[in-house]
Amino acid sequence: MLETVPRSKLRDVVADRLKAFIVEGNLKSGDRLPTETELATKFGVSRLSLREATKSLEFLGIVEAKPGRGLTVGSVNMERVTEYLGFHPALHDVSPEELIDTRVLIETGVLPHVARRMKRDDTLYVKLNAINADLRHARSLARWVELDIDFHRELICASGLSPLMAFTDVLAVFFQRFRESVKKAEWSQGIDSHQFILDKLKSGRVREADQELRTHIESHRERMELH
Amino acid sequence: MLETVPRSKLRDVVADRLKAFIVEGNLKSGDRLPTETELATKFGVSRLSLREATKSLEFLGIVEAKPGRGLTVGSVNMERVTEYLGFHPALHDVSPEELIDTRVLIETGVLPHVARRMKRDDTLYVKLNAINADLRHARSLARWVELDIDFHRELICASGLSPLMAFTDVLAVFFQRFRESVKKAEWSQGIDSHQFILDKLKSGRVREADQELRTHIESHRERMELH
DNA sequence: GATGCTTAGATTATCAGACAATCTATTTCA
DNA sequence: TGAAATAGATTGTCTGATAATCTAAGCATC
Repeated sequence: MLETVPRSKLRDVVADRLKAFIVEGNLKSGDRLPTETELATKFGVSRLSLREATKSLEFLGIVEAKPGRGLTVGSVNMERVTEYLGFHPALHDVSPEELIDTRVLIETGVLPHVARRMKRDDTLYVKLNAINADLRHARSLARWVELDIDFHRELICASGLSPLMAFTDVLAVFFQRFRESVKKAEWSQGIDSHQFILDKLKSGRVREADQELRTHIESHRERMELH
Repeated sequence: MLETVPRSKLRDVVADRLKAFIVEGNLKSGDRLPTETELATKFGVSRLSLREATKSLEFLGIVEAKPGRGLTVGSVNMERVTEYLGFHPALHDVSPEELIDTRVLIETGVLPHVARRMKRDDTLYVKLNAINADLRHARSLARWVELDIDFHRELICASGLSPLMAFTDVLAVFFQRFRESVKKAEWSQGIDSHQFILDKLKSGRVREADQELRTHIESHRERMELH
């Protein structure tokens, strides 16, 4: 009984093929694509069906279309994605445990790289330190969460591993869910934790930084239990 | 000069209004929406324009459409989002070193979780083992690469950390970039490496599996030097 | 020769109407 | 009563056409 049989909708197939076309052609942002009519005949579908595929991709920012100019390759519009993902209550599909484990994995994994780059580039420490300083003066909860996300994002950026940057945006969406579990009482504790991690990294004590960061993130786990 | 002036495209407006319709009506997953014709007249656009909006939202899983049944509110399709995350600007022009470092970080970071889940779920080992078995009988280089990607993808999936699924696209980029460095000569070596990692994971020896996987991935680094 | 304007072509944006495919609900028959 | 056939509703896809918009070539002017 294949009730949930994936009735291969035409536009999904076309979207896949178009995506493959971009990847295989190694096309970069701004590169021109064939016209709608050409792509339609190439894929063997009507222009309308092709449009439904391109419009879906355009909604994500993956392709851009302008009259008179044609289709060009774009890049994922994260604002658009988070806007439509954030409003939806169904975001709770991913368990808090998964989110925490993922954060621990990525952020602790990044530490050795950060420490290594800190030795040659002082600005990394300065930048992270500045965010933590701002954190001390945050008045509202919203501002605090914003800066907290910034800190962890910059920590990942400091590793120099740009592929991980793609994750930070998606993770940021998930982090919003922990907003509720952040109490004013824990502000100072979190700031001290950040500072401890920074200073240990600067002096090359990766293991101690790792231990602290792990505790810092997993502290959310207990708070989630209460709900 | 506003070249990037946001010419309010019709479907974006419609998508916004549809989103507002869902929010204001406090509609939940599975709730029915008006038909395409009704929504089209309600918003004062043609059915086709409305479709372009709904299809965009459907691409993200926010609405679902079935012939004969109509439109319903869906749940966000996270896989779809992460699947197309490969087009994130951060993934453009990454150096081979970064790709290797990122792979090592993610894949070794995943190992403890995989080992833990393997204890309770035998199918994980079976599935990975089956892929590796297929790998032995791969005739063409293309087929070999495909299965190799499958293996590493399933390794990540076996961790149960769904946010990391986005990484599969990074894998695709990696193998695309390193296609040249994969020679038939290394086939058997890679298969043995996979098998070693699997067996160590099954017996809970995470550290040994970690060491082997690290070497396995970083072997590409030396080969790149030659070019 | 260089510069600015005009025009023609190309391409997407939007529309209208039609038929096919598929699901739901009713009706019909045993 | 229960199952099968039927009718209606709804989305999926197609064809064709017109409007809006951009690009580039051509032209005139200086």
